[in-house]
Amino acid sequence: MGRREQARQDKERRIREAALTLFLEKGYEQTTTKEIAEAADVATGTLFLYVQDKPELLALIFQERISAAVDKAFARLPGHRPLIDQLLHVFGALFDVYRPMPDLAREFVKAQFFVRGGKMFDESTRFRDSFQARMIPLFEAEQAAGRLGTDYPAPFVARMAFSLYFNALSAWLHGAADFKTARTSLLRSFLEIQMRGLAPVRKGNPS
Amino acid sequence: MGRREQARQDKERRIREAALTLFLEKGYEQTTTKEIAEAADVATGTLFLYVQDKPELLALIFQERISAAVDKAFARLPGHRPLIDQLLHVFGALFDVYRPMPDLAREFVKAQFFVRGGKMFDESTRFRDSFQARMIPLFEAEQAAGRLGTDYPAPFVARMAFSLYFNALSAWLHGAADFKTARTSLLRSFLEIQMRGLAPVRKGNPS
DNA sequence: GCTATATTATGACTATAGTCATTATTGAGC
DNA sequence: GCTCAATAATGACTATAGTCATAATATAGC
Repeated sequence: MGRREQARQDKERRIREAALTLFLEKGYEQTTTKEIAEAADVATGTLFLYVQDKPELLALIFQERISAAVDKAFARLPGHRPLIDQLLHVFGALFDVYRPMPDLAREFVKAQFFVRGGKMFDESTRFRDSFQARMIPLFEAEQAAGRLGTDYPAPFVARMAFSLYFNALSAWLHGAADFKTARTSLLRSFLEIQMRGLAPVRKGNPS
Repeated sequence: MGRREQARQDKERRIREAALTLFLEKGYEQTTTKEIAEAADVATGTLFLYVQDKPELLALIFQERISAAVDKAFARLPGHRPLIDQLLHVFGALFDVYRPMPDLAREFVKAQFFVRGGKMFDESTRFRDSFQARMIPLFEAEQAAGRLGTDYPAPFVARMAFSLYFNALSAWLHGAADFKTARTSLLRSFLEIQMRGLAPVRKGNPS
């Protein structure tokens, strides 16, 4: 690795750390990009060589944590437990990433959810695709085992589950539910209803 | 009504119309608040006496359409049809408000979904409360008729249904589904699964 | 109708995200 | 180790959302 690449990585780290520190200290809106640049010891313009805009600083902070959390969650998946517990295990890992910084998390989720185009969109899409690719087999296995109906394809079921997770998360981020309620009872209820609604039709039960 | 109030209403209308025209013509981001102020024939500062910030111009545009659509939808509710058709009727009316202006709708939904405090938050909250208040009786009636289980309270069921609507709407606004697919099949599938998951436990069927 | 007070309108101004022409640094080829 | 092309850094600058002290206007009391 040449000096170029080394310097680049070092600058990115400094920017990421400066952004996180200042965001936590003063809040996202109250922190200016100039302050971050100064704290990271780079010029204003340099900051925008590393991120396209301010929201992308949030991506810089969250993306690696989320990736790591998801990898770990799937590595430690309780495969012997019922599907719903596996789902709660994975989605719960995402909740735990956001838990220590709810205000930043809200800004991040907002930015992520509505991005259109740009680097952030690509990363977001890539993450979602890879996440779905790991979720789908869980549902397929459940279908194969006859514990889940086959009226709806596994990818559809996975997307709906993610939607329910997103709604539970949003309830917390909005203050409509506290963390524990959203992460456990709300999310669990949503998924229980979904799983029950997708249960296979009983043998000998018409239609 | 004195000259004050008359002038106020007239200015608000001019601002609303100017904002809509320009947003549709050039897009939300590409339209500056100064352009809107000029088109509405008021000073820059005046604009911000009528709205707190740029996103609130979207609220000005959508809120009355949404209110009217919801009132009409409930007035013409097909009460004799199955619950799911009633739900599709109401949520479909919301879809139809957004249909003619998907780009603006996306901006509006983004702004609404994540507001914290301010006039827009209050209006948004008030709308949601009144909307929920009209939805809840539909579910209560269904429970009373024994067609819906009582494990989960009606307000919870209503909130989950709204979440599912929101996800179907988002799928369209993101381009993950076209309008018709989102409004009919996606939304219907979501609600069907939910209703099936909430079906009452059959008599003589343990637990 | 006149004055005093409250309300509303104004636009120059401020704050800040993001740009871009200029300058500095790196590394490859010799 | 020198030259030069490619890449990266810089910070003055631009664009625009939103503010606020000042000016204009409406209403109430007399």
